[in-house]
Amino acid sequence: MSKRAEPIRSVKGTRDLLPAETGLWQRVEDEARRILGAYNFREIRTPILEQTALFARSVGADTDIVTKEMYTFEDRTSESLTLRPEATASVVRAYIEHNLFNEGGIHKLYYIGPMFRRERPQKGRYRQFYQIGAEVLGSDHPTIDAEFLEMLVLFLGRLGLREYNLLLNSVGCPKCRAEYLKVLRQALDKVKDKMCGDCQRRAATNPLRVLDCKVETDQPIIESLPHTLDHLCPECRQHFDRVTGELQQRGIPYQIAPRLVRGLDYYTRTTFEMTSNVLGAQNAFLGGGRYDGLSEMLGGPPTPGFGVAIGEDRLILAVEQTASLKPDDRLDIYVAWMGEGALHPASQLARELRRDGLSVEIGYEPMKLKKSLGIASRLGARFTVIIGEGELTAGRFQVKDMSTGQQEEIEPARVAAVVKEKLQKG
RNA sequence: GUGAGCGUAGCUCAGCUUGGUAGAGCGCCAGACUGUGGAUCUGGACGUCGCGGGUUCGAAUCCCGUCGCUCACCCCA
Repeated sequence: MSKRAEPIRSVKGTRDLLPAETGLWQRVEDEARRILGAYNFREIRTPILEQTALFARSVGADTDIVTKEMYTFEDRTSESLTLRPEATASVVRAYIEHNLFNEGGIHKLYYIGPMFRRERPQKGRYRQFYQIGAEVLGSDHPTIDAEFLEMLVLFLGRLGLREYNLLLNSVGCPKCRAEYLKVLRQALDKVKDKMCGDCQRRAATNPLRVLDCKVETDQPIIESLPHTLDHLCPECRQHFDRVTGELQQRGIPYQIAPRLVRGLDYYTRTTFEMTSNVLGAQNAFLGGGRYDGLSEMLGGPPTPGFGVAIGEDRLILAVEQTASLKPDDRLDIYVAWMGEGALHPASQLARELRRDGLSVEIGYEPMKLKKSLGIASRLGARFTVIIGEGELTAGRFQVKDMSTGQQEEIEPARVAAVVKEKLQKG
């Protein structure tokens, strides 16, 4: 006897989504496509593999994502490639590469797919995770920001999600941000000695991050720090006021979150995040904002943009816990047959039912009826068609409603129609 | 990268403190019920106790190492 080989397992931070879960994923994605379609977004599919420089230039060379979280490697010609850690950069790259801006107007694009970041896994965080993202390119009108957020609210409603918060902020444009950073640094110089070690470090390296600190004892100090909102230039201020004004008109509740600074370099003006308290420490299940300078950073023409990335893994976590969204993955019909002579008629019936669009399972070897019904029951079949000697000679099959136990004799040609009618009613 | 908790049957877990040769529930298979499932009862199969080493007459249990998972920090979806 040879020794059992060591089983190979999935890579750390990646996971298999088994049929028990994929039904819900499909439901969520179907709802997403539906609502995005309603707002005239069109799907774009970009490669998972991109040149490393794309992310260094867009996400930011000094961000955590780029410095320590990317899956980067050299291919055989020593070109540096990276598994995308996010997709906004890819979408804008494609927009520029295919000269979509020449078509004029605005472009509304969405994508669904996996992203990769090499972080330590924890609840709601995986090395391969999925995002549903949408981008509007070609306008900086505040109505776009508001309408986009309205769409997200509608989407979450369709999923049955009610418990979440919309957090909103503006980080300004490069002009007012430079001004703000100056003020922030001055304020930090006075108080940083009293803050946690991390904040003292951030005060020097990335002062905006201090606002994001979650250490309890730092909170009063953070409250007292100047806000980006109080240091916006007149244009940015007006833009933000228009966004909040339109949100109110649309009846969308939001909270101003002066501390909400997003971790990617390309954000300008509006930033937002939605959080849920059922998610554990990683409570943000979607986030995004405006990125008016990104196109130029990537060598394209000046093109304002606005987008969201929805963390599908986290969204589904929230849906599972707070919503009653159920995938419809039950089996319509199980075909139970007895005696070798019944195999052919049973297979033929199954084929016809399937051609009619019903989901059908059939046993592949003779079984006692009792066993067949047990299998049908376990599969969640709504109906079982019973075909034995008696049925064959009578030319009528037994159709059993598995929820009531009632059954009736129906001629083979009418089974599909009868079952469909019952499914409609039930 | 740092820290903590946890790895025992297909699943959820008990047993570990006080070492004595492995258990429960659920699930699965069969029968009661030879063409009628979900309920009940009876019986059955299933374990390198994560892996390696040490201590010991004896280790799931104590010690060391290692791998894995989970949660948290950092940061983000």
